[in-house]
Amino acid sequence: MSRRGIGQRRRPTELECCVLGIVWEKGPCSAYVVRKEFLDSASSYWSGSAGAIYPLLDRLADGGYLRVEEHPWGTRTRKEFRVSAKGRRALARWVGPPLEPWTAAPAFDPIRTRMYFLEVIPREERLRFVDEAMENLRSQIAPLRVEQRVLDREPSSARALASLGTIHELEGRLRWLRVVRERMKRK
Amino acid sequence: MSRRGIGQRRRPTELECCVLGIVWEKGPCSAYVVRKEFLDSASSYWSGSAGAIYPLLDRLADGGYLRVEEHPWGTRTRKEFRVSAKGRRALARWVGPPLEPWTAAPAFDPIRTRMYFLEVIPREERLRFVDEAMENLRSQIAPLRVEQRVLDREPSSARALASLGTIHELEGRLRWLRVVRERMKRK
DNA sequence: CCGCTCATGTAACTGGTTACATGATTTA
DNA sequence: TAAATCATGTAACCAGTTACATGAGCGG
Repeated sequence: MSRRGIGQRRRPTELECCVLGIVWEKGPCSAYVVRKEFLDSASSYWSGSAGAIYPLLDRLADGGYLRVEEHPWGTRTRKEFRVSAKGRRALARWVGPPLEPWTAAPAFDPIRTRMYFLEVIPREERLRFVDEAMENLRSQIAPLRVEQRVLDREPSSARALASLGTIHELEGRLRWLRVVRERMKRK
Repeated sequence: MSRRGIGQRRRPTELECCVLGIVWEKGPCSAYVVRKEFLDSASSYWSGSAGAIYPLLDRLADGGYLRVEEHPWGTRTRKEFRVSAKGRRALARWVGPPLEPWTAAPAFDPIRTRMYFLEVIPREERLRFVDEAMENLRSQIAPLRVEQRVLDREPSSARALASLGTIHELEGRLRWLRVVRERMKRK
């Protein structure tokens, strides 16, 4: 049995709202479809593990944010979820505005985190660190650019606009590392 | 009593390495000093809660990554931590290279996450969403720029180079939103 | 001496991961 | 029909947060 919904207990988490959004976007869909969305995504922030998604969808359903339709499937049942009116309202409230200020705070960047302590490694290796980071970023960006060209052709603009953000983020980091490289060589 | 160290059990987490780095940088210091570093930081990824930091330092000490010096202080004791040789090696290994590829993956950006589902809110509000996001980003950047000017004057370059990354990240997001704004108006 | 801030912790909780188990469906 | 993959779940664990408790030091 699943736990009680998220109802009065607390406000929904980022992941819960994000899942709500995916169900809203993908139309009626199963937990597996939601999971795949995370597994396919370039970001590694949420793993999209079954242990997170399956209970989460039940929780959203218990809270009245999703309606469930159960289809028999062999000895099991498949659940199809769709966003309820309440869910849609919650989703719209989450997307805002007003946008909470913390959403504009610097994110977690593991390359930057390491950069703070770059002086623990010998001077010769520091340039290599930067070059490797830039190389990794470039190999991340390349496939995203390809995908972006496809998205830009489609009518669904929000999706395209959002995913453009990942490219700009990585380009920002690349731009930063070019400055770093320059400054390191100058010294 | 504190739990066993992180020794053979598993590789240290990002937070553990980051704390290790802070202790290495700040010289011998107490848990409180480490905490303040997180509390003062612009990023909101780690809260620097006492419940995270105090046990974590004990864990690092138990694992042999830190050496502890206990100073009597009234009825209590103050602990001063410093990085051991083992800790320094672990830190250098973490900073790399080689840099694991996932470190170059897109990070978690709450503005971008919301952007994916922007179409749930009415058309008129969408531009407001973007403007508000840009405004929030600008108020984040301003104080960072001031701080950066101070850091750039100091000799400690790694710190300055790293914190420059936060500015570039936020500028990247701003650049992205300008494109978004343009595209939204064109339609 | 009172109240405020500095400082050190702990206990309970929780959201999400890892690892596993198993049924259904497709493919070789 | 065997192997691989698609799909649905659960149980145990765990890193980090929230909320609380309390001692030390200092300014009025």
